[in-house]
Amino acid sequence: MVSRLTVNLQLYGALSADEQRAIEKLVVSTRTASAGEDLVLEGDAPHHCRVLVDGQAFRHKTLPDGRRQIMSFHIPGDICDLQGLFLGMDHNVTTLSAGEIGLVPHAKLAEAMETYPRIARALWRTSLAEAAVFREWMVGMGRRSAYTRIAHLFCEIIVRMRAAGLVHQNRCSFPITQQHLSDALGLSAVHTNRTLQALRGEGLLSFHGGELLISDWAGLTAAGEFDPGYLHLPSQLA
Amino acid sequence: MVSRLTVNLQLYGALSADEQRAIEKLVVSTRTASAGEDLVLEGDAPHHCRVLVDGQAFRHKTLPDGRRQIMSFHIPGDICDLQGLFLGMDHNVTTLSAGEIGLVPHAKLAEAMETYPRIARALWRTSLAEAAVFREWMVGMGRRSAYTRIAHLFCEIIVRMRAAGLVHQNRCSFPITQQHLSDALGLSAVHTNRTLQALRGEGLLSFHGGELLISDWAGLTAAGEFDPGYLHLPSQLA
DNA sequence: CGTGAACTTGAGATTTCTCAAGCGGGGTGG
DNA sequence: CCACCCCGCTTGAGAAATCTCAAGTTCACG
Repeated sequence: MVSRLTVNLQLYGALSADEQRAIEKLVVSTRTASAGEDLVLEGDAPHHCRVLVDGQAFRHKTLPDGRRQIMSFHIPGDICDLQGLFLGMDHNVTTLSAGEIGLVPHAKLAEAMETYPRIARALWRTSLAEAAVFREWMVGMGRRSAYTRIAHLFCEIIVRMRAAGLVHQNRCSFPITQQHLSDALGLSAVHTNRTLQALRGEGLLSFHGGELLISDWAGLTAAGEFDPGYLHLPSQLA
Repeated sequence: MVSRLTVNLQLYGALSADEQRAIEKLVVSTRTASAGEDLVLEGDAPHHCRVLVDGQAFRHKTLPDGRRQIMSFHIPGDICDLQGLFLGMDHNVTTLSAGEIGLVPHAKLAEAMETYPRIARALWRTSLAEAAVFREWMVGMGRRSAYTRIAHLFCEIIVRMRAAGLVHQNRCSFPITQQHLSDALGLSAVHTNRTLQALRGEGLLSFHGGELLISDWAGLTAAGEFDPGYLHLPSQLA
């Protein structure tokens, strides 16, 4: 049985059986986390990485006046603080749902990377792919309307969730509130709400109680000006 | 004599004399580039990395309707397409000024990383630090006012330029137009212009003909809510 | 001296925000 | 089992930030 972490890393290049086994041995322990639990805080300098074995999480910063910006959402199989391997944490990581967190000691990770350079490469690749997503979000926040931005984010979520095998019949569980959505997109909750109604009104999607359902994929990608290239997924998944 | 590239990589951890020598040998050739020249285009899958030996550049994407988002500015010593080592390019890189571009074949880079793991680590670190800057820009575009955002960007530029030894008397050359500034910050050129006037009016800075002069650093960092932690520079430089 | 790019200004339009209040459903204590 | 409560969602309405269009200015350069 292959863990989600291995599957995730293989999105960025095939790994040998040995390498896969090495990855499976990285997680030395797991623990459950409740929804809304802070996994890592700004300023931390952790000694291990956290893998989302199950559940979702997000990364965010808070401004002095309490306004929040969410930088990314994480899904099962993601390492949510790989940055901590080389740099201190400059943002927080919080769970969206209850889930299971795997711990990978930095020492073990370093050892695996040394023994299997392709593991290092796969990890580096994930961090580059992540940076590509950051850039795409910048495009959205800088240059796209609220309507397009929301549609784009839902497209991204569905594609990533599908690549992780978590979409069934154009439906997936994504337990975020409209407030999370707003904080990720740089919008007010009120405006997000109204724009979401427009998207629903167009018959493109529905989004209730943390369940996302895409009813018109072609329409949604058009509304979101969505081109999945920036996700750098294998072509059959994009 | 140590190149800017080496100096830049050493910002993220000291390197031995051997390692420094290896880095110096990476650049197999250099060429001059004119201002506004495209170095890399979206869709490219380059076989070498480009080092800015001299001159500045920026990374950007253009939307179907022609609107542009700038994702980052690069200064001498930066590798501007390190992503190309592992993933295709999903954005363009264009020079801001005439300058000199060093070419580093991916094969040589891979060899150096294999021989000197700390070189690989330093490079990875630069890409993580770069991602941290992306995140900070997201905070700005999502949650900060035009005024704060512009001030913040100028703070960032000065700190990075200072770390590269390119600031003298609170003054540095940064050959961008107000249009570049707008495209980096997600603002219209008109609004950028008026907001810049406010910043000038406060006596915080002046910015003319590609010359940036900070006249009130304390005031500017306050206006920009600037905290340099996210740049992950050695403490004496931040 | 002409030209073009960058910068500046004015004014009205639009998007998005803020404040404020009401609604609804699921969970909990009585 | 029911009432209450809280959180998330929704609505209304006025305010603020920012955008667009359009024209004018400045200055470096040929």
